[in-house]
Amino acid sequence: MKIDELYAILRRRGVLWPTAEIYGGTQGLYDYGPLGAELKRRIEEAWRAWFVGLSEDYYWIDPAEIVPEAVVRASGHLENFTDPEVTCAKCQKSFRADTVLEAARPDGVDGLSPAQIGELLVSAHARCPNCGSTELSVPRPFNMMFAVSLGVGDGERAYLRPETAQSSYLAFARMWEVGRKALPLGIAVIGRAYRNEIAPRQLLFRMRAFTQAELQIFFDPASFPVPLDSVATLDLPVVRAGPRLAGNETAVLTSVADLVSHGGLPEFYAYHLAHTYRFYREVLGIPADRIRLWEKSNEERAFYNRIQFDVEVRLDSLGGFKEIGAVHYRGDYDLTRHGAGSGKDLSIAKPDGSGRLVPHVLELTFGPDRALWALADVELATDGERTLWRLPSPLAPFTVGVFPLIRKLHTEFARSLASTLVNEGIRVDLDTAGTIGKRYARADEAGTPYCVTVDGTTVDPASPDHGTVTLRERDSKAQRRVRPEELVAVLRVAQHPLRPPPVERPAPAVPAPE
RNA sequence: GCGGGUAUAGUGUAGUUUGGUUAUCACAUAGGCUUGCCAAGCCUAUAACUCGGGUUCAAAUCCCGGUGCCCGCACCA
Repeated sequence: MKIDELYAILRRRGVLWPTAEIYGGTQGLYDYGPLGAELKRRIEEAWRAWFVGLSEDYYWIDPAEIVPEAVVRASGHLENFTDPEVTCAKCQKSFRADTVLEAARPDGVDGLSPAQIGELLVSAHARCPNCGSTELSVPRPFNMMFAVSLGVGDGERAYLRPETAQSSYLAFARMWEVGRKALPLGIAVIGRAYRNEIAPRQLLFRMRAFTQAELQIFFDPASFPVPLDSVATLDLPVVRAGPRLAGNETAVLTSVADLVSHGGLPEFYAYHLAHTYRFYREVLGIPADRIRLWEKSNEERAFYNRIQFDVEVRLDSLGGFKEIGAVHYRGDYDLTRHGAGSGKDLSIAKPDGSGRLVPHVLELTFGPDRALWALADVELATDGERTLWRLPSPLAPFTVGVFPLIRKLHTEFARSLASTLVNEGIRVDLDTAGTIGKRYARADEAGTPYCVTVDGTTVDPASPDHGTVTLRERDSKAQRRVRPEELVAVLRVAQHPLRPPPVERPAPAVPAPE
C-alpha cells in the first residue's frame, strides 16, 4: 500500500495523527489515538516479555527522560554535535566546520558564526580532509539535542535524552548492587528519546520524539555463556558487510552455528541476534521474506560499535527495506566514558580475583513506533471487498468485538457479556452502531481477531443454547457457536503474550494416544 | 536545509485554464425505518475551499508570503 493511502486509513481510524493538528501539525511529532496507543503499548509489552524474559539476569527499569549536561558531555553527544558541520559534495562525508577551516587557516577561528565560517571556508579554499575536494557545503549548526533548563532563570542546563541507552548506563552502578553483583546484567528501558532532526520525514521513521525499547547487557567478554544450542540450527537471513561492499546485497540464509563457527561472530552475539530475529518473526509476525539482518561495515558503524547488524523489514509504503532495530556490540566504551565523566569507578572485580574489568555492553535496540508502522504496512491490506489488519492476536488493541445482532433486542445482553469479559481481563470493543456487516468490517480494519454476536438464541431463556454466542474469526470469517466458558478460554489464549523459553530443551517424550 | 510539485467535508474528488447562483458527487459518520450474521436499501442530519496579505464591484479561482505534505539531494550521531 502507498504511504498516503495507509496513513489515511490510520488517521481515519484514530491510530495516529500529527501533533497539534488543528494548528497545521508539527514536523516530526505524532500523537497516538486509542487504537495506536493500545497497539504501541502491546508492542512494548510484547518486547518486554520477550527480551527481559530471555534471562533472569535481565531487568526492566523506568528512568527519567531528562539528563544533566555532564551525562551527554561524557557520552560524546554534546561535544560532537554542537558545532557547525559541513558536508563534502564529492565524497559526501561530514566534518566539523571549524576543524576544516583550521586546516586551511591556522589563525583564530574561534567565536565565528556559521555564516562567517562559511565565507572563510570559500576564501581560504578549504579542502575536504577526506578527498581534497573544495566542494564543501555551507556550514550549518548541528546539535540534535533539546536543551532544557532546570530551576528558575537560566538554571542548570540539562537535555532530553537523545537515546534511552544512556539511562541504562547511568543505572549500572546501582543495578550492580540490586542485581547482587553478577554478570551478565541486563538493563531494559522502554521510553521516549528526543532528537531535533533537521528534516523529519517518513512519518514514524524520523520523529523528533520517539520511543525506544532497548536492552543493554553488561558482561565479561571472557565469560558470557549462552544456551547457543537452543538456536544453533535456526537459519538467519544475513547480509554480511564483506560481500555487500563487493556488490552482493542478497540475504544469505545462514545457521546460527555457522555464523559462530565460520562467520566470526561471538556466541553471545549470535545468540541474541537469533532471538532478535525470532521476535520479529514469531511475535510481530513479519514474513521471513521481508526481514534481513544487515551488517554495518567499519565505516558505517559508530566508531565504538565493534559488531552491528540492523534488523531491516521491507515496507511497500516506504519503498524498500527500513531499519526497525539493531544489535550493537559496543565494547567498554559507555562505562569507560561515564566512569571518567562521573569520577566513579565503574569497573568491577573479576570473579576469579584476577583484577578489575570494565564490563562490555551488548545493546539490543528496537523502535516501537517504527514497528507499529511496519505492522500496518505488512499486515494491513485492502482486497477490494474489505480492509483487513492481520495483527497477531496478542498485539491487537481489542481481542474481541461484541455486537448485538438486532440492536433493540440484544444490546442489553451484549452489554452485560462485554462487561463480564472485561472483568476476565479481555480487551473488548462493544459496538452497537450501524448494521452487523459494518461492525464486522470495522473490527477487521482495527485488527480485532474475534467478534461475537448476541442473537435471538442467546437471549432466549427457553432455548437449550441460551447464553451461547456466535464466534467469528477475523481472517477466515468462519463462525461457530460457543458457550461462555469456552469463549473466555479462546480469548485468553489469543491475547497471551509470547515469550521465549529461557533455555529450550527437547520436549519430553509423550506417549502417543491409544 | 536546498530544488521541484502539491493543498476543496472524516476519506476520495468536481469546479481553478476563461474570477460571477446556495461549491459537485461518492463513500464514511450520526439518527430513523427494516425480526436482520458480513460495509444492502430508503429517509434525515453533520461536514470543506491550508493560513495571512494583496488585486477586484466580486476570489476556491489571479498575485505575494507563510505552513503542511509528497518527490529528489543532503542529514539520520
